[in-house]
Amino acid sequence: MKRTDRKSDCAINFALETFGDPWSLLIVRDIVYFGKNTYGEFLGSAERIGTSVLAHRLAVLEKKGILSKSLSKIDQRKEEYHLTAKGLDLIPLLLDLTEWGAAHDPRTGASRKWITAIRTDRNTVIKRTQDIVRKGGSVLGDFDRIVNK
Amino acid sequence: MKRTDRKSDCAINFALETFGDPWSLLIVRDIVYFGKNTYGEFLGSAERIGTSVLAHRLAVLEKKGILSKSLSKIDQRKEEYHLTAKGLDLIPLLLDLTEWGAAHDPRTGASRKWITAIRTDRNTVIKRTQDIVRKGGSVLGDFDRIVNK
DNA sequence: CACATTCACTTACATTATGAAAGTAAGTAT
DNA sequence: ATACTTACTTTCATAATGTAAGTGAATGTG
Repeated sequence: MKRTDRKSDCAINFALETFGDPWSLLIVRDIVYFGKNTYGEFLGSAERIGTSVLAHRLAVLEKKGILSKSLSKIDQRKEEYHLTAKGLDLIPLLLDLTEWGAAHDPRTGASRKWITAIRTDRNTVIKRTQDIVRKGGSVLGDFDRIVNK
Repeated sequence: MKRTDRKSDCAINFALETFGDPWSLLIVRDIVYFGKNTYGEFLGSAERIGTSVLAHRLAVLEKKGILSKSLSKIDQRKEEYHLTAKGLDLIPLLLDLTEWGAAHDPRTGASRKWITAIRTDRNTVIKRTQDIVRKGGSVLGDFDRIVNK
């Protein structure tokens, strides 16, 4: 059986069948946290996703309505990937992953300030992050606009 | 490279390397939502995990400190799997997966009442669910104690 | 304009993970 | 004593990932 075949109507199973592979959420993270938007930028990330896997994941995420793809106006070789509304709805989940990882990884790279912010002002951080990312920004690129405003 | 080799110090990557496969969170869901605790019960779930995959995932989740394993006092053939503190910390994430799945799956099986509860009283639902599961209960088995109290 | 480079992929192939089925050993029910 | 249940292991086919080497179109450079 393929991993994408629908196995039940459980909401959690639906979510995992959409992005529950080892790479999809790292691509979403690249967009949300690092402001990456192109194939080459995703390829360059620390986790070193393989080129064939990346192409496949991008195609699937676009087909499932998490990402939208459009040609760059500046450089016609480049495709730009952005989060759809469905994709922006993954931001709360990303924050939970961040919180869990930071709490349980003794050598986490997450900043104290960010962890505190998502713990104490979760709803505000979610809304601001979604607004920023919708406009093409990112957590690291617009940190002050999300945390210190 | 094995999928379990550490690829970066990103908190999200750490989390995904711990439980970011297609099955781990379904096992956690079985415990949290359905109160399942044994190999046979996990095997019986709707998504039909394969027996060899289940054995492997349980071993890895135990090794990574998400699950603890102990012999049943009543029936010595049975091993019982329970969430550790680290595993109970996954409950917020499970709720987000539920919310996302219910919001974007047109034929979701999630109940309206539950979705409303986790949307409006997230922190309370998290705490109560953790308390209940810590004591061996589950969302479906103790619904009223979590939602209507 | 010619040419090298960049970019988003595709293709090919080895390795790892999953899917499905059939065992096995120990504990329990009769 | 015997049959059954339970938690696995083993085996083998298929699917997904890891790695490297292309390919064709757009862009930068002289």
